[in-house]
Amino acid sequence: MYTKVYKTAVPKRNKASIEDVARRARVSITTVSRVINNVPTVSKKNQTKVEEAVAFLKYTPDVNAQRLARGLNNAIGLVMPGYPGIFYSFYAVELIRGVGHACETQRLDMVFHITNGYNQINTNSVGGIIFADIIENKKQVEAAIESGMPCMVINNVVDDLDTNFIAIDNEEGGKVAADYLVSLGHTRIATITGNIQTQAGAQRLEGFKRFLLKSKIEFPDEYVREGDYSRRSARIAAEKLLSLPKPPTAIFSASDDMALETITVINEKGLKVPDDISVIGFDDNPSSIYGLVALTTVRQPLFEMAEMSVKYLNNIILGKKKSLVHKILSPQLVVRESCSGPSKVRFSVI
Amino acid sequence: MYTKVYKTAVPKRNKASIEDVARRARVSITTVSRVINNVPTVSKKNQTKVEEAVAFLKYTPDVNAQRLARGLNNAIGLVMPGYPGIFYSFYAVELIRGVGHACETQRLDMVFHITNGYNQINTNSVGGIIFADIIENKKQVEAAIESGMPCMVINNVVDDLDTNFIAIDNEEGGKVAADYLVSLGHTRIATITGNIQTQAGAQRLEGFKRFLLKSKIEFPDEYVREGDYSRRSARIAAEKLLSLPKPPTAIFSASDDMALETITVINEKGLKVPDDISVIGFDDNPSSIYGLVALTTVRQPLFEMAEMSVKYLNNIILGKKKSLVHKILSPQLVVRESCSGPSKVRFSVI
DNA sequence: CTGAAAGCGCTAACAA
DNA sequence: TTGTTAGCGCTTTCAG
Repeated sequence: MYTKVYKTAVPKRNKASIEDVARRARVSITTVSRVINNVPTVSKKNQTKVEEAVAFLKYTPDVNAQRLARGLNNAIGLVMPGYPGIFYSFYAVELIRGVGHACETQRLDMVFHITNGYNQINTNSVGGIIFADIIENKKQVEAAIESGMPCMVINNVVDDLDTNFIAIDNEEGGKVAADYLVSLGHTRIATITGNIQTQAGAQRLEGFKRFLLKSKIEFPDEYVREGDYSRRSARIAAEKLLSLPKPPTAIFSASDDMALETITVINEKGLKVPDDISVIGFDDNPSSIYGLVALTTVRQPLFEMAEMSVKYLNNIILGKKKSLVHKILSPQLVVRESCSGPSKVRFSVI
Repeated sequence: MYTKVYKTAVPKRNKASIEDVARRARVSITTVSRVINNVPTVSKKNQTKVEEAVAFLKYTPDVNAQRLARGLNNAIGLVMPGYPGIFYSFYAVELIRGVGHACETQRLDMVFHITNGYNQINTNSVGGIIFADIIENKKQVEAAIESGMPCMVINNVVDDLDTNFIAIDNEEGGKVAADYLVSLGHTRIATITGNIQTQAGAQRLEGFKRFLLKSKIEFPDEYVREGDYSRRSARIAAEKLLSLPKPPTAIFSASDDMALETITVINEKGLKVPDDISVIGFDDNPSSIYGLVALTTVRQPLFEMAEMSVKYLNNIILGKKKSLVHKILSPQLVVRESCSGPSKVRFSVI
């Protein structure tokens, strides 16, 4: 359980302590503490004296001592599933950015953790944990919750665990994509899914499929190709789709990265988007504007979701928020250039 | 300086403390401490008693108390420049993975920080800082060093600061790319650079250019297009390059992502890689194997560099390493399919 | 091999 | 408005 023998003899950096400041300012430690914590009941005179001493000594409070004394960790953990498809994605980066930004504005340390789902996560140096999706690591979430650690799950509606979550309405997202493609007149509509292990991947597919069925549109199995959010998987899937005897006239790729790769593959076959095949993505990744055709996509507010998650989590940690947080954010259609009606010509071309 | 008024009344989670364990095991606190720190001088009997109590109470040591008592932070900071080009790159993700992995094996917290170059970074909750490149944030590095914080700069040879660094020999990398292209017989060779603000970007270009000059190969200004590691910048640059009256027969893109986008643009123009134009990248991003043509590239050991940086940094923090660490890692040519000799036909085609 | 006791640097009643 | 004092939970001398 504990593998390392503790060694002594550590070079101690000699920082000024609160006591040094107090001595120099000729006030009590308490007064210094008050000043650095902006407690209002300090006389102007002492305030100044302390501030001068702080500046002179280049004093900064010892975070560990503060945390110990306060019984509170101004740090939150962000744990991210380590499997490549999700980790090398726009999703991951946006989440990191969003959480990082929110942490900064709230003066929280963000301790970042990549998990394989099995390692035990150090639940001790943080006041709460944000799980960036659950994928093969439900055990960890359960363990954290059970230990009393405030938790927040992102991108996942967790019904079976008594915890907080903020997610995107992915079923709605899939529906939006299908709806748009159908409204354009397509009847041969395929999808390259996200990782089906993720709720997002599964639900996007579910909403998509459901709308198609409702619209009485045939949706054969070979029109569903499983991807994992990576460009590589999208390439493989797109190639399969295009080599079908009866290829689709429209493809919904469950992430913009995958949609971009889909378009690339389509172009490589000598076909054009959207003239020959329409492609719609998911994310609203800024980089999807700059290709040959600007990508039509379903926007999901990742950055905002990430920011919200730390705000809510922090309020939970501080006890300001008692009830569970269950938020579901809506995705939104963003129409650009990569979709149009199915071309008549196309049928004779292939 | 301190903006938030400290608030009291925080809900304290009641975790078992070392005292609880001691009481239950009927030994002293010291003995418990010895057990959890694997100090050998504990009798088998007491060892067992303590372990049972630990298990029963689900005790885990309070990290903050440990850090305070030890005067040592088992946490390191990773600060990453926030500008999109670098942040949304393979480089960034590999670094995060590498540092994360090394931290995990060394039982270190990794506190992650995205910087705009101006904000002050919280230097207090970590025992050392890794700067993932220096770009517009030299001030921060200087401040950290001056405060006595152990620092490690990645991907940057810092001559003017008295600190540790591990970098790639980017000039050599540029040279390797140029050398290969020249050896293939190319004479019209262009490059899409990385962000020139980064040392890596500048030096890759420098080494590339220098070899070309040495080889008496003409290298006009319009054959140098500045990118910023993003696909978007590569697209713009590639389009310019291809619309030149005398377009290049080979292109060195300073990252694999950019090389992939370069290839995409080339294909969009109806040209083939490598038949019409050769493309060489930089990174050895695994995803560059799966395109229409497998990418020839210059491999840089990012993950290893990241891992090394935390190992060295940790040794510095622990006082095991006294002298400065100045390491320079070598890049390596990886030949795949995206480069060949210049086609004779091509000249008549364009 | 064990334990008492003195901190580590800070916060927060409580009294003044 | 200020200071005294008792912790926060752990490590580590030092004496047994």
